[in-house]
Amino acid sequence: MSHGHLGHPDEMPDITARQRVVLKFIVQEYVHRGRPVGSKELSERSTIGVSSATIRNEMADLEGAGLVQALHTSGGRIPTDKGYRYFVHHLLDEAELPAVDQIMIRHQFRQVEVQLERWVELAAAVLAETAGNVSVVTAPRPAVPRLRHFELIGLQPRLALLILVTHESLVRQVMVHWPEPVDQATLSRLADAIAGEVSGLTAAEIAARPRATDGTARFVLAQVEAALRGLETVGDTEVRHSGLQNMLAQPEFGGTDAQRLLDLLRGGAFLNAVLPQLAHHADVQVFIGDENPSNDLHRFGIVVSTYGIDGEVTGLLGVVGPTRMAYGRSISSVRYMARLMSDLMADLHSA
Amino acid sequence: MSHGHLGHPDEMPDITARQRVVLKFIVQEYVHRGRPVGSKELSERSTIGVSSATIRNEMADLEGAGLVQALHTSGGRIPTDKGYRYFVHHLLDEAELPAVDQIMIRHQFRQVEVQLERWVELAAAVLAETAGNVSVVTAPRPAVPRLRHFELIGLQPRLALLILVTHESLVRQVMVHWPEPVDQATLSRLADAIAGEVSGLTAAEIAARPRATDGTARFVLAQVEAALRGLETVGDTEVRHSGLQNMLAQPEFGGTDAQRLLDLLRGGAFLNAVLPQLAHHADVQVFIGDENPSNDLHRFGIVVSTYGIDGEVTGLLGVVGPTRMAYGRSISSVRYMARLMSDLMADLHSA
DNA sequence: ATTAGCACTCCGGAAGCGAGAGTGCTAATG
DNA sequence: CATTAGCACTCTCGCTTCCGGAGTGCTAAT
Repeated sequence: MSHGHLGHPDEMPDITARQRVVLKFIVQEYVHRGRPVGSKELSERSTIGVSSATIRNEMADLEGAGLVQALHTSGGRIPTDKGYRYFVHHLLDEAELPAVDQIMIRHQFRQVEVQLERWVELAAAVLAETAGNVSVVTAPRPAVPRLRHFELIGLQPRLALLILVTHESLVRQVMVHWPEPVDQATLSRLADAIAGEVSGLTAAEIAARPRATDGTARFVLAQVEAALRGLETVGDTEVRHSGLQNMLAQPEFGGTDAQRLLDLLRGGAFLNAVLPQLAHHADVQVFIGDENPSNDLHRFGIVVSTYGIDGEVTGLLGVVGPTRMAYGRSISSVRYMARLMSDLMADLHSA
Repeated sequence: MSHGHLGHPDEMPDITARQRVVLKFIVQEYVHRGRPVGSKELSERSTIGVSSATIRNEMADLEGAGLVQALHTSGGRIPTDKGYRYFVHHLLDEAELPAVDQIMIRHQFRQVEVQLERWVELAAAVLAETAGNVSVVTAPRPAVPRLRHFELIGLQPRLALLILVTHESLVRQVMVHWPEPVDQATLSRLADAIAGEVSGLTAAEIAARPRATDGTARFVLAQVEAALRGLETVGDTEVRHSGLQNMLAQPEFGGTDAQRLLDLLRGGAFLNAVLPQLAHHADVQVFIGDENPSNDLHRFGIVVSTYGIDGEVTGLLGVVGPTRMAYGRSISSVRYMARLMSDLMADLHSA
């Protein structure tokens, strides 16, 4: 039952089997109903079969171990961050995402199968839906993009569209302003002439090539290189999110918390906070409350995974919610979506 | 001072010059501070120079005309929807967007000038910022897209990327599954062979052409036509929004209203509600409270405009906020952004 | 080890209260 | 006749007070 991959490796306090049952019930019940769990409720609604007084003793122990806390003298117990952590590590019944959901999701992806640009958007929407939280997805990004193909399309005498396709099937378009007027025929000829030479190269390799003699060709190459390099820089990785409604619906997230999260997502601060934490892990990772790197995320729970093809293309995908969130369901969803997206990328890439 | 273009053409009640001053003050003050305006406050803080008792009489008249209302016996007055409408029609000092903002915006656009895909995103962000509300922008959509260029790039033996560029410089990429394996050389040859023939045509025109004899060519054409037709359908116009933080920050929009708006924006319901209203107007339009088509929008104010090139490419762009919003600033922002986006499109298109 | 019983604490909603703000009306004023 | 000072009235809002309910820890009995 121990899953070393889901997060912090800290050793957890030893507690008895019955205490584990109590903790598990508290977490599940609190996540579900949103209010603290009392000893009487637990005794009656669970199958534990001991009286509330016994539960109270167990709860006191759990509180001593720092796994639950009482907000007020008579308010029942809620899990601490550590309690959630213990739950995720040792108590979670890891189920696959229900087959119904899997089928539904695959069906939706089949609808937009031919539209690459929509995958990320759909992934975010689906993830938000199945996990019931705010989802966060970045577009797949090649580690070192290699040029597969490029094309020049004249828009105006001195303006053209440069479209490039990488080996990873990512398409990028930039506008190019020419120093002097160039017609479409010349553009096509240029593209054809150069394309073969630089196909399969990275930005760095293009830059390192012996210079082309022709001035225009050199200019084109410089543009291609710049565009390709643009794909390398993390700077423009945009975070797609979805499902904010889910979050606003949570009682504890009325106003300011939702705002704070939005601000984090917008400026890229979210990525910068989360990315460094998960470089080397392949599976789903969970950050709970104050385990989170950034102070601004202390009231949140995060479940993330990377997806893509080892060492070549990677994207990030996860859900964010209040600390009190359904980690089980989120983990299943994230894991499934990561696998699905990876498969999709692989199909594209394997050629 | 009368602006027929800003919305409903209904005749407005006749009120005295001083009542207009009072109404104007009430609207501005209420929009700014968010709480009802009393007679004493108005008498003291404005330059009107009459006593509170006089104001009270004027207010009573305004209430009789349905332009303001008192929430409670002693709560001061707030504008009614009709009051806002009168304000927007007759009382608004229409200023251009401040030069500082204009410069700042142009500067930001210059940063992403070469990246077409980012224009819409940036427009949404900027609009949310300058108007201080939720912004809503759709990507430009050609009325009848004409093919300018297309390209086939093999990803795998039986899988290729079809990239097409319309006359309006919109780029679309779809994946194409071949019935049988095709190599890149064949693809390029096919594309070259067909491109010239169908360049400049609409989907309908392509469909109407005499059939090509070659089976593969026919298949390619069918794909091109389908992709082009995909651009025609309104279905996939996605609404880009931004600035939800601004809205959450408003006291009256804590939870459910923001949720409702998000739901509207997500499903395309927003577009369906707003679009039919503004087909024939060129300038900015304003919908206030219950003037809005959809019931779900009754608590909102909407300022929208279309942008693009007459009859060829159009997009929509606007801001949504609580009924109590700064219409003046929103109108300036929307008008300016619509013009800017139109100019950008024109630059692309004029060739 | 478990549990019934009990005194204790604290939250949360209801009720009560007073200050403050704003109103409409009336009578006085220029 | 328009304006204004004065006044009695009303209503909100924030504050306190006051239980009922729920949950706890402790103790003594089983």
